[in-house]
Parts: sequence; structure tokens; C-alpha cells
Amino acid sequence: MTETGPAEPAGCGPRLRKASDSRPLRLQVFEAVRSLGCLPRAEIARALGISAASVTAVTADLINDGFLEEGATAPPRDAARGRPPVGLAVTGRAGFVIGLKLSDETHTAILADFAGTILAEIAHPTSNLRKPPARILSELEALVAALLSQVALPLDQVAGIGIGITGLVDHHAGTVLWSPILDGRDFDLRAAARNRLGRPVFVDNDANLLTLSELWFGAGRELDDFAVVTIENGVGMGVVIDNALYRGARGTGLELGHTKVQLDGALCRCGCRGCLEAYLADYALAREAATALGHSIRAEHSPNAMLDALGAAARAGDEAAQSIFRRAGRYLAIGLSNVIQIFDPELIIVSSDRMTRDHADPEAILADVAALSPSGRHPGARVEIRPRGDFTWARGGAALALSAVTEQVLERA
Amino acid sequence: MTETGPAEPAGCGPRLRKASDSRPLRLQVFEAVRSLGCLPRAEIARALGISAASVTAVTADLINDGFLEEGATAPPRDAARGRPPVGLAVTGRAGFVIGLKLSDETHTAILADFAGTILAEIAHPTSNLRKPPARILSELEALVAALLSQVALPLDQVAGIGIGITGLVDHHAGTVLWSPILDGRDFDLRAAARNRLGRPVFVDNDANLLTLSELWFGAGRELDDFAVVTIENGVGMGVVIDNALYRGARGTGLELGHTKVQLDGALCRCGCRGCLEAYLADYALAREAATALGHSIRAEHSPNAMLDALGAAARAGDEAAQSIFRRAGRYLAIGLSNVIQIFDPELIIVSSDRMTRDHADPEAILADVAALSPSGRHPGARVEIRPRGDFTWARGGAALALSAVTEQVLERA
DNA sequence: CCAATTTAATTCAGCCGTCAAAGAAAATAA
DNA sequence: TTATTTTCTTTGACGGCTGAATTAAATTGG
Repeated sequence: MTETGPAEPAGCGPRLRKASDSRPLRLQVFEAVRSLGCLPRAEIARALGISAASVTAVTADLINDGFLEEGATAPPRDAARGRPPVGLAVTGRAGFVIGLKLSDETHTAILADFAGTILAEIAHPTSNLRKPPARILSELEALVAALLSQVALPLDQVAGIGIGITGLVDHHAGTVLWSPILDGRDFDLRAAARNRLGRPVFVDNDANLLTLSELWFGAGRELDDFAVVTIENGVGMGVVIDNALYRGARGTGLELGHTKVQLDGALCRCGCRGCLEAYLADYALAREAATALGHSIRAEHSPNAMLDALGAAARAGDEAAQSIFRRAGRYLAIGLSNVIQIFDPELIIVSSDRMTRDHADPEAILADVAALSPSGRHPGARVEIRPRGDFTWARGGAALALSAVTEQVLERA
Repeated sequence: MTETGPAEPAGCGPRLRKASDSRPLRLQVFEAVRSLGCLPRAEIARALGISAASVTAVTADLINDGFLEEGATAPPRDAARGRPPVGLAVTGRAGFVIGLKLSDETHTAILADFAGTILAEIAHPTSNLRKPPARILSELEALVAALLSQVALPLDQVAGIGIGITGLVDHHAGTVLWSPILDGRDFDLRAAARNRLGRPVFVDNDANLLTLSELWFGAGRELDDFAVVTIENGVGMGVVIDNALYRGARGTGLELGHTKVQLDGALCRCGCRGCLEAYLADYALAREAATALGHSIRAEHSPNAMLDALGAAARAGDEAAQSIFRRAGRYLAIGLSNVIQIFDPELIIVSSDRMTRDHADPEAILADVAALSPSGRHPGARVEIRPRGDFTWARGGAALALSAVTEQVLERA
């Protein structure tokens, strides 16, 4: 920055934002109907702040093109006078998407229609070995085929497929930079899957999928801004800003697991010291488990087995085992507090199976978080710790596909 | 979130975003000209991706209304053939704003016109005592009067006043929740100043002002996304996402200084332990200075004097003094690394006078930051440590006022 | 049962913003 | 001088959207 005396020409102000957005009304109306379920034209006009005339015109088109239909169920009203509203709803058959999660234990997938209704679910157990890309693609293809056969839907009816995979994923490029279930690096999963299946594919990491799932189907539907923190093999985060998933300035960001919470701290699998993940993730607990449980457990046990044993020991009153979970809880509180300091969200959803099953005391964690927030500001974020359903990820994959696909499908033919 | 078998109606997808933006072309064109300085109509059309016809129409209006004028200086061209372009520039006299920073040592203010040209600057020394609001308002009024008298501009020609103040500020509400230079809490500075001066007022904290200054006049003009970290009495941060200042979900966020970098760490003036600020801020260094310098300095010295002495001692080779700065540098590296992990910006600007004067080794800090970033991703953020000019804040205040005021002033009369 | 009332949906004329295409202007090149 | 190139302006047309008026469908109350 130049320090000047008076004057200095040649422009000032932020640079121009690229897209001058202004999405077409057609799209806005469709999304309003999908978002709110089944609502009459008058409500659409009010919700979007546009004239009733436009709504009539646009919805007539959308109905004509087969995207909306006049609702069977008339929505309830407060004042039961006047002409009754005619509810509009998204025509499910207008399109279908698949959401899919590749994991180290079970691959899951769901089939959803454009209205967000889930039509089929499937789960395939898989080996937890690293696999070559070709193998993953075969598994993926088999999963999709089995899913579609449940409802006898041909593949070419699927408008898009959203795939989630653990690891470092570049959503924009569609590549997997690194994944614990994949041999090699920098695999272009999007291109490979698109070639194999012949349908549009979208890729993201599992934390973002989880966040999308909350945004589209879960608690996030009540909020403009919230954050999701997930703990398992690694520690991940997803953030929603103004009803849209925020992916960081350059596509990879929000790596809460690799924020540092200790100078020269514990060693993380990323090679750095002091990462939050190095105190919270499964592997971090597992490596202390051996010490805590002594001879009762062997090193060759799987991390999962070790953690189960550690959890059992803690519940049985083992001091060492309890202290492991207690420390993890305190570091989790630091991580959550930092998210609050930075983003100041209304809600943080902590998604963790192990946390809800084993960790000593969610209450203690919430109390720690509260204690770590300087007073004087507003109430502070709500923190909810909750388990995760088996198909939550896959659902997020469906949301990923829906959000990417809707726009182009709706383009006037 | 409900776990279901198939089906579940009643809508899905993100909730509706409130404003369907789509700023009027008139505003976009004006901002394009201001942003790029002096550019011909053809360039405007290209930059905004709109037709030349629209540009002609809109600019004719803007010229007619006195917001633009056909440029004196024709911008240089590559191919010197064809009809020479006529540069358009913002008419400075179209409007004026004041940017103003209230501080504990010196209040500063600048006067800028709508083109961003700085017409006058002024600095008033002030006592570093806490003051009652009325006193601050008087100082503010005197500052404005002295500034305007430099160019004989009447106050009612000023379209807006942007005020920055250290402390916890709620920009949307216009209130100062807490400030080290102000008695009491929850002072509605915006309303008070507006009443006193009779002009529109906008308020923000100093970190955001600094960030706006970079966004409007500095390095940020080359980037879509960047972060600013400021270190002095406290540790602050400002973040720009997609060419707009991000203020967190609920107005207060981005409190980098109160992110925790140590479990049960050093005591922060916010009352928590382990805040980054407790290792970096002036007061944090000052409280160790007494120990390091022993009897050579008295406790009753001002923090500033103590830090000056500490810096001198470090430069003279004092081991203890050096270690204080060295540790602060290492914690700063953690803070910067965490910003990178979360936001993944292209650039972080570290703005600190003391850091550039005293701290042992910027090189070491940058090296630490690099070491704390897991490899495998892209180059990583650029970090620039730089001193701060006296009027940088005030300039940010002008930017604050400009961005708030432009839209309404441009509304067709 | 028939107004009156209330709310929803539709129709229609018209404005605003935008574009494509064609024309006018100003410079250089031959 | 004439051709060429690029910028700027004008024009006519179109599509998206709105406001006002209209039609439609229900409830309420005599």
C-alpha cells in the first residue's frame, strides 16, 4: 500500500465481482417451492417479494414443462376465508439424482427425486484396504446398479451423481488429492466416474457432504449460518454462510483438524505438531489406548477395536482410559470455541458416533466451550452433539447433485 | 435431523436467500469506473459483460446527473488505431466523505471525494485516558471541523462519515460494546455522532477499517480473497471473501485474538486462558518485560515505554528479552497458520508497527508458518508483514463511508 | 339462498433494462 | 484521398416483470 500525501488517482474500491448473478425468476420460484414443500402461488409471491402476476406466468410455464404440479394436499391456512389457495409442489418424476458415499467400511447410496424424496437406499460392506482407483470405480458402478434395480429406474434418467469420499478433495477440480481408501494421489474421480457411468458427477469431501445434508434436509434449514464439525478418522468442518456452503477462498480450506492448538504439540499424521486432529481423531486416541490398556490389548488390533475396548474400560471406571477421553473433550472444546470466535455461527452441529457413545461427558464439553468464550457478546452459539445416521452422507451427496443439477435442467428447453 | 426410511415430504434444500440482489446497472457502471479509475465505455462494457448500448445509455445519465465526466486523460491503448476511446472518470465533486479513527494516542481523519481522492488529512494528539462519551463526541466534532476548514467545505456537503474505534464494535447496530478509550459499555456511537454532526455515520472496529483500507486502496485491489491480521493492543483480523468484507454470521466474529492456542494457557484480558492475544498483544509482552528487564524498569512505566525498552534490550543482545519476542513470533505463526487452514486466502497482510520494528525475525515467522502447513496442497498463502501508515485507518473509514453511501446517493433523483 | 366479504389467481397494458445491428465519428495506413 | 480499424451512439425490438383491474372460489351473515 502506498502512503501518500493528498491525491492519487487511478481508481479505488473493491474490484468487480464477477457474476452479476440475478438468477432467473423461473429458478427462484422452483427453488422456493422445493424449499418450502407445498405452497400456493400467493405465498410464493410473498416469500420472494415479487408480483403475483409473475408467479402465475412462471408457474404456468413450470407446470407446463413438468417441473411443478398443483398440489394434492391443500396447505392449511390461518383465516379460513377467501378463495382457498392451490398448493404447488415439485413433480418428483421431473428428475432423479444419486447421492453416494465411499468409505472404508461401508459404501452407501441413495436415490432421490427432484422433490428431495428418497426413493431407495443401499449399503454395501467393503474391505478397509487401500484400493486402486479401478477397483473403487467398479464398486461404485455395482452400487449404482443395485440401487437403481430396486426401483427399476434406467441410469440415463439420473440427472446427476454426487459422490463423497474421505480425504483431501478439490471440489472444483473434481479430484481426490489424497484419500485413506485410495492408492495414489491426485485421482480425477469426477472424470473417471463420469466416463464409467456416463452421467454428470460431482465430488466433495465427507465434511462438506454432511454439511450439505444438514443444509438441505436437517437442522440447517432453519438457519442462515451454521457450522458442522465431524470427528472420526480425521476432524473435519463444514461452514454455511448465508445459506450457502462456504468452501474457502481457493477450494480447500476449513481444515479445522489442522488448526494448531498447542505449540510443539502432539504429532499429527499430516506431519505437523499441535494439530487439533492429533488430539481428537480416532488414531490419536488409539495410540494412547495401547498405553492405557497395557497388556490387555495388542497393538495389532484395529484402531476401531482398540477404541471400543478403551470406551468399555472408561465406562468400567478405568482412570487412564477416562483421562484420554477427558483430554480429548477439552481439546474439542477449544476447537469449537475457535470456530465460534471466527465464524460466530448460531449453531454448531458436532457429528460423531464415538463422541456420543463413549466420550465421558457432553455436558462437560459444552461447559468448557461456554467458559472459553469471552463474555459480553450475545448468547453464544448453540452446540449440539449428535450421532449420525448411516445414510446422512449419501443424502448430502444427493443434495450436492441437486444443487448442481437443478439450474441446468431448468434452463428453458 | 430425522432418520427415515424412504419418503418424507414438506420441502428440502436451503432456505431462500433474502435479497435477490441484482444491483442496478447504473450502480455497477459507476462502481466499475471508480474501481478502475479512468476507462472508456468500451472497456466498461467488456469488464461488466454487458452491451455497449447499455453503457452508452447509463453513462449518459450518470454524466447528466453529475456523477461521471468525460476524462481529461485518455487512457493509453495497445493498438493505436481506430477511434480513440474517451475515458470516463468519477466526478470528484459529486460527493465527499470523511474517514476517522479514534485512538488512545492520536485521532486521525481524512476527507475524500467520491473518486477516492484524498483532499485533506488531519491528526489530533489526545490523552490516553478513558473518556466519557460526551468528551469523545466533542473531540470528534473538533476534528471534523478542523479537517473541513482546511478546504473550506461545509459539513452538509459530506455524504457520510466512517468512524473506526478500537474495541468490540457491532457494525450493524452502530454500537461500541466495549472500548479501551471509552467509559461505560454499549454506547450507541452511530446515533450519538449522527445527532451531533447531523450527517450519516457508520461505525466499525479498527481491524475491519484496516481491511477496508486494503480492499479499497491497497493490495486487496488485486485479490478476490485475503485476510488482514493486526497486532497492537489486541490482536484483530479482517477477512475479505469474494471482494467483500466478511463480518461473521452475527456481526461479531473473526476474533482471531481470542482463538485458543494453548490448553490452560496464558491469561487473557478477556478472562479466558490460552487466547492468542495473551501471547502476542502489547500487554502480554509488557507483563513479561518487567521480569526480563528486572530492576532496570519500573512497573509504573507505560506499556509502550516498557516495550520500547524491551525491544532495545533485545537488539542489544539480551537473551531474556529476545526470548520474549521469539516466543511471540512462534505464536503468531500458529495464528497465521490457523487463518490459512480455515480461510485458505491468497494473501495475509500482517499489520504491525512493533513487529516490524522490534520482533527478532520476520523470516523466522514466515518459515514457521510454512512449516505448520501440511504439504500437498497448493503453494500456500503469501504472508506480508508490513508497517502501517498513520492515516491507513482513517482511509479505511472513508472506504466504509463510501461503500455505505454510494448506493443511496446514486438512486435516481 | 343471496349478497357481502375475503383471499387467490389471472389477464393485460406498459415500463425498464438489455441486446443486436447498423450507423456515425475519429484516428491511422496506404 | 480512400480504406481500415476501433470506439461510440442510435435505433428498434424483445423479454422479464409489475401494477391495476378482473375473474374465481371459498366463508360469513342476514
